Amino acid sequence: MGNINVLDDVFDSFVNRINIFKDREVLRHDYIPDRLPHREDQIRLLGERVAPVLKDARCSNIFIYGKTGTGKTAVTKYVLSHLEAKAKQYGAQVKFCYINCRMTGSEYRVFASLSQSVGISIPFTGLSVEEVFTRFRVSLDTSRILFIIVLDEVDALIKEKGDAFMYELTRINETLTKSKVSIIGISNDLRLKEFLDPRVFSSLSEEELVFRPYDASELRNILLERSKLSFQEDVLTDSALSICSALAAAEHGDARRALDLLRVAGEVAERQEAKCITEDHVHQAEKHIEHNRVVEALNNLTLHSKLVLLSVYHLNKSSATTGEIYDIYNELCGEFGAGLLSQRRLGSLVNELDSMGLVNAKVVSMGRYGRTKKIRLEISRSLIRDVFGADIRFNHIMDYKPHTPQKNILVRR
DNA sequence: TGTCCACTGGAACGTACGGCTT
DNA sequence: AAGCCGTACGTTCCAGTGGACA
Repeated sequence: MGNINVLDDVFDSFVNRINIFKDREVLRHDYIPDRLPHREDQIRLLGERVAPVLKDARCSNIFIYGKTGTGKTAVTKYVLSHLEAKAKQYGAQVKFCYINCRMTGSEYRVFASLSQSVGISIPFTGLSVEEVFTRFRVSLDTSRILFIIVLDEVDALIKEKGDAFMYELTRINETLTKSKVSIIGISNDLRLKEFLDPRVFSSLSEEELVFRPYDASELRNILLERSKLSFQEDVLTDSALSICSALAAAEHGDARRALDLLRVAGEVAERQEAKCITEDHVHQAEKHIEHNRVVEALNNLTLHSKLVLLSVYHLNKSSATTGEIYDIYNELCGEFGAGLLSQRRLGSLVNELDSMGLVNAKVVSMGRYGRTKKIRLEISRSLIRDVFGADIRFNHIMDYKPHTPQKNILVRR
């Protein structure tokens, strides 16, 4: 009974609430607006570079550099979808395929998605990479098109798996007779050159495009433009807008971050039934985003990563060494009834936790006393208690008192 | 100045799994 | 059914190392 009443209130107040949003989709970062402010040059340049395909000529391979949230992906998708539309108008057989290499994860899967976009389905495992590549090539050639391959975040894949697949791709035109391929590589890392075979690099960078980070006033314009589409009129205060732009500008001009902040600030305001979005809502949004990020990261950890993190938690020192952590981890595994991993493996898990920002791990040398990682928690202990405490499986090791005698290596005379 | 600690982190390899081709 | 494939996750092995100490 009581529950129903409460729920009734929730729904009623949601429906009767003053609307902050007109269309919140506009603030999602995969939304591509009709206008991309401050990227007119890049749009024009990229447009000029790909235009030859309208006259049935292969366009140059292009390499695009820029940090996250500088509009690389948006501009590329924007230009290419307009190109496709234009090609239809002129009767040119143009098609593009967008692949995010970091999401896709491996060269096998990159070739698999390429195959998919030329109309053949590839099982998610079972075939050799060569086989997938061959099928893609054959199917592509028979479809008689100008094919533009966009490899977003290609640096992630190259750093992890090397550039052999890129080499194959850059040479694919030599074996095609009826279709032609151009490649647009997008990289967040400006030093990608160092990871690439010079031959691959030179054929990939027939043309280069660099996206500079947005500054605060540019971000402000971007947000202003989007906010007109996403929010009801007079909802967004000037100060909220400014603080969003300033915060994102401080983080290397990341427009994605700015849009996230604005969206979440809107949601916070909405929940508080405020009439407008204030500076304070933005600050709350900032905390909210970070909190969610961490909670999600914690929940998605594997069992052993959780146990490693709990070991750091239980050791409760300003900085622990790998060996100390491993001892506690050993105990926790026993307590939990889990088989334990090697110390080598634990080292890798710690590095993963470090790159997620959950712990801080720094390699230090203690001279005579060896060389190890100093590890400390980067998130609050109470948050760990909250998240892991909610999991029944962890209940009994949350208040576990480690009994490993502390190896007090600092005792000396 | 050299020694030597407590690791680090690269590399090769193992295993389980789901799934392909023939 | 046999034999191969990619992926995820792990192990084993081991050369390499920054710097306090003797």
